[in-house]
This record gives sequence, C-alpha cells and structure tokens, in this order.
Amino acid sequence: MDRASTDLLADLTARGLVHDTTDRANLEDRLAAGPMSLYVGFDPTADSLHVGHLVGQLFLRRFQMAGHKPFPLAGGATGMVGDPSGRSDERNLLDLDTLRHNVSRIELQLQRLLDFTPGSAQAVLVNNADWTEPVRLLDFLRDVGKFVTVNQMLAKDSVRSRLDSDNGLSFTEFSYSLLQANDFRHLYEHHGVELQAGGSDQWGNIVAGVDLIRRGLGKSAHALTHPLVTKADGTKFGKSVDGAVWLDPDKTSPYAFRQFWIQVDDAMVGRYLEMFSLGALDDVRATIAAHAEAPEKRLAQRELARELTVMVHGTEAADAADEAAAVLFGGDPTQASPAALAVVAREVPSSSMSSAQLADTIGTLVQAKLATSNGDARRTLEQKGYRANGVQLDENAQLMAIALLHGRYLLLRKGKANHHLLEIS
RNA sequence: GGGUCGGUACCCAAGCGGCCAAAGGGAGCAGACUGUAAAUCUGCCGGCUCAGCCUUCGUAGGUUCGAAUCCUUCCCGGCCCA
Repeated sequence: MDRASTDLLADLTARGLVHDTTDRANLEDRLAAGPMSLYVGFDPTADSLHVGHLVGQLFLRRFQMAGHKPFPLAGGATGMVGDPSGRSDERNLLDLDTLRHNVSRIELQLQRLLDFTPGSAQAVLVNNADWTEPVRLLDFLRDVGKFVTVNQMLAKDSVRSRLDSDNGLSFTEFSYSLLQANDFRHLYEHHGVELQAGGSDQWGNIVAGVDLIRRGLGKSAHALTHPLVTKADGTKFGKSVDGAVWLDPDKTSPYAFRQFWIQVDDAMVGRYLEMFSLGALDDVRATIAAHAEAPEKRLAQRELARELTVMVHGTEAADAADEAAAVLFGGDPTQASPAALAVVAREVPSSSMSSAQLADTIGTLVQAKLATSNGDARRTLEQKGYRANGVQLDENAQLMAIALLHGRYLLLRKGKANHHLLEIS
C-alpha cells in the first residue's frame, strides 16, 4: 500500500495523466506520508456523464486503489451558476427541475466506479448544494469574497478570454470560481480533503480553492490536473457522429459504447489505454507493443473496449455487446445462432415488417434509416454500399429474393459499420 | 440613431439578369486498398414517379419573356461614426 502510494504520482505521470500540480515535491511528500482525501467535481450540465468525465472518475478510483479516500462531488450548487471555463459564450441556465433530475442521475453514476464499502478509503458522495444553499449572501461575501481580489479573478484565463471576446461574461459566471473555491475550503475543513483534481481547464478554479484555504484557514492544500483528452486531429474527444458518448446505457447503448472504443485510431489507442486502463502500466505497455506488432488484430482497441465496457456497464452487458459485434463483424451472418441474433436485435437498431413491405426494397432501406431518402438509397445501391445477410446488393437487387436467417431475420448493413436487423413476419 | 458592408445548400465560400440545384474547399456517405484504423484514390453529396419535374440562394413584395443576381419593405450580423 505504501509503495503504491509513493509511486502513484510517478504512475500518473508515466500515463500522461498529470498536466499540472501545485508544488510537486510537497505533494509527493504528502502522498508518501499516508492516505489522504481528495475530490473531483462533476457539474450536472446533462442527465448523464459522458466518456470525457471518465478520466476524472478514474482519478478518484486510482487514488482509492492506492489507499486514499475519494470524494466524488455532484455540483448541485455550481450547476446553478455555470462554469465559464473553456467556453466562449455564456451558458443557458438550466431550470431547477432539470437540474435536480440531472443531479440525481449523475449521483448514481458517480457511485459506480468507486468502492463504497466501509473502510478507511471508503468513497463519500457529496453534493455542494448541501453546504452552499444555506449560506447567506452577506456571509458569503464576508467569508469568501473578502479573501479574493477581483484583480486575481480577472487574471484567470477563463475570465480574460471572455472579457476579450464580444460575448462578455455575466456576473453569475464570473462568480463561479468563488463557489468552487468555497467547496474546496468546506471539504478541507469538514472532511480533511487536501487535494482537488480535475481537467486542466479547471486549474484556475482549483487554485482559487487552494488560495482560499491558505488565506482563510492558514492551511495548505494541493491541486492536480490532468490533460484534456483529445483525438488524433486535435478535436474534442468523446463525440461520435450521433453526439456525445454517454455513460447512461439508455442514452448510449453498451454496444455503441463498446464500438466507440473499438473504433479508436491506432494513433491514439496507446495513449488512451495508458490513460483509461486500471491495469498495471507494464501490462498496458505490453499490450501496446503487441498491438504495434500486428495492428490489424486491434488488440489494444479490444482491451480498451472490453475493460471500459465492463467497468461502466458490467460484465453481462459487455458480453452481450461482444457477442453482437462477433455476428455483425465476424464474417458470415448466416452462421449466427438464433441466440446470437437475439442479442444483435437488442444491441442494434431493429424493426419488424411484413414480407409484403419487403417488396419495396428502396422503401425498406429508408425505413430502416440506412438511407436519408429514396434517392440516397438508390445512390448507395448503385455504389454497392449495402449488404443483406452478407449478400452485396446492387441497383437491381430485391430484398425479397434474399434468404431469411432462421426463416425470419434480414440483417442489413450499410458500409462497414451501420447495421439494421429486420424481423419479417 | 447615421453611414457602410454583408446574409448563398451541414460549415466556409464563389456567383452578381438566361449556359444555376448554384464553382471551390471542408465535413459527411459509399467503393477500392486494408484491419470495425489512418492515409490515398474514385464516385456521390436538396427532393421526386429521375434524359424530365418540383422546392431552394435572410423575409415579403415588385420589375422582367426570364432573378441567387435589378428595385422596394422588413428581419438579422460585422465594421465605422454618434
């Protein structure tokens, strides 16, 4: 345990997870001295976290595995105000009902990846609304505001960039970092939380808390940020064509979640594996080396997809997703068992129709959402972009002429990775 | 409030009376190659009952045989002046 503790920072650094820290030697000493408490905050901007939040969640998990005590924080209060960090324009405020709903959903997700069984490293879920809502405005101005100069606040990147832009910055968002600073002070005072971690865009907010703790309490606390995850082309990570990749299985199915990781670029997969895997770094590096030997096997992507799907959705859902993918990408779908097809039906868009409707090949493709219009379906047919039960279609193809799987299934595929399962009655 | 420039398809951006469903680029889709990757190459990329027709160039009118292109109204944005 001690060894893990002292090596934690080195491990995080080797994984490319450390962007910046307050006095590093100091933090190393503190980690070596024994278990500490830390927190990472998640604002309820939506009713689910997405893959971009995983790094932060896993930070808590890594610390917990090393014996430290994690405090996942749901931003019931900060979510009321909106963080200007990393945003070029003002946020729209969420109404209270939405906010409350989002908080309750996110709290469930924050409980998934951490260990809440009693013990010294037991995770504790907190919500900053609990200590922020009761505070009176005048008390806040005296107890928090008095320790912060506007000069400092204006110097923060997130504020300055907005002041320089045409969009401006409301007083509401300007004051955001005070709320977050107060969170850190509250957790320090009442729970002994000495470290706040987060994405590099949170640096300003986090050190605001460190400053407040020093000025208000005369104590020293630590900050640690991780780099924001990016894609090979530098664009924002975690967005697929259909939008964000959510952790909520109702918003992003376990199958779609798995596929997101399977389809990661070779150029990034090593880095992602280092950042996201909880496995020992040596094992991770061995996988990466094996992947470099035979990239076509996609070993690294498979490892990454498997570990994260199990972590977020559980073994059973991960198995089902694997099984569905085996049918969809495994070659000949006519060999798939009825049980496997049943899994596919749950994991992939599907619909049922009568054999009469099937006579309209173009219409069926549109209805299956594998074409945006009749013309699009025709074009794609001309370009030989569709397969039905493994048979490539052309512009003269008739879906009716294709033999059904197990007498009732027609597995449609557009391009490489777009599927739709039809059940024919 | 005054002046001025501008609003073109998912995004950027040409076009400035007929040859315009509208150049070019990006994004996207499909094919080839391969590996559920990247790069590259090829094709497609408003809709339809597809050699034709219909609906689009901020909005509403007008001029004209004919308008994205000219005129007017209004709406929205940039810049300059106040």
